[in-house]
Amino acid sequence: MPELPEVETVVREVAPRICGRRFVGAALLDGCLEDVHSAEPLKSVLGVGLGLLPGRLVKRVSRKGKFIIIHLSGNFEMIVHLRMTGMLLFEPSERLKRFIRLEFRFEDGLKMFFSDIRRFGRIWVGPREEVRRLSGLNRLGTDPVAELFSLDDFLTIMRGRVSRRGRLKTALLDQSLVAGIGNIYADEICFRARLHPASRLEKLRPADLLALHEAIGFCLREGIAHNGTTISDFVGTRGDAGKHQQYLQIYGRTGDGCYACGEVVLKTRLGGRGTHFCPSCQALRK
DNA sequence: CCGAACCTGTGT
DNA sequence: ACACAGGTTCGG
Repeated sequence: MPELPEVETVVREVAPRICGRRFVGAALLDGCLEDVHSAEPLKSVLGVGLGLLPGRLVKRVSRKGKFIIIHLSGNFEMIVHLRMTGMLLFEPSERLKRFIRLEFRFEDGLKMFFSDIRRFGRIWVGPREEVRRLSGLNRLGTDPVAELFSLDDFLTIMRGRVSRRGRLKTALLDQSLVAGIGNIYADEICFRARLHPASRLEKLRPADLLALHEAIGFCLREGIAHNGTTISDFVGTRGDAGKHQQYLQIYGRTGDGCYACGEVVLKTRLGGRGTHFCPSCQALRK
């Protein structure tokens, strides 16, 4: 599920339910996962510091890129990255109960569950600076929605990157440049900017960069406005699907007609990811 | 830079 | 049986 708009949707749903509440415990329900602060030598590492949670008050919930930040009392934080299939749920469906990996309990009896089919998700709990370093949160670039993101900022970021060359889509997916864009929105952004995702960065024109800056803001904000994109049966915290899949312009439209020109939408492989584009509308700068 | 790895489920 | 999936990290 989760790119920036989906994670933003989760934050907006989780925040009102847990802000002002105090954690009393966290239980690991999955024998394949390991809390590295515990002594058990298990299979995968979930993160650190679940034992530091009891007694902490939730002050605020925020987001940077695809990271969820739960701000706790005592300058602690719980950082959550959902990766591919992670979800924070309060009333898990029967189907998803099977994939609950963690249970969080609050002092008023409220329970929050971390469900994660593929077990790629990660959670860190601890002092703010430590968890930001361990999780990689402090290596993120600018969040194009949560922070001011002017055209000048974008040009500066891209100039720094252009010198290294590479493909446009690879740069859009680079979380240390602009944080939060994933595979779906990268394709949508390239289509809106009318640029081929395999374009060479160093060949982009000033007008291309302007179009990309506009497309990043537009595509991500539109995704947020529709409560994210739901493909297959992933759901938000409240258990309901996003609506943005109805508005996708290029992702998943392989073999169908381009909405702009009618040409057949193609799919290729770029940087290991499925990549959708219109060969007629999207200029390849090479 | 690409592929593999980390996992599990789904669809062909 | 095999390919593929919204992410990230690692090694060659």
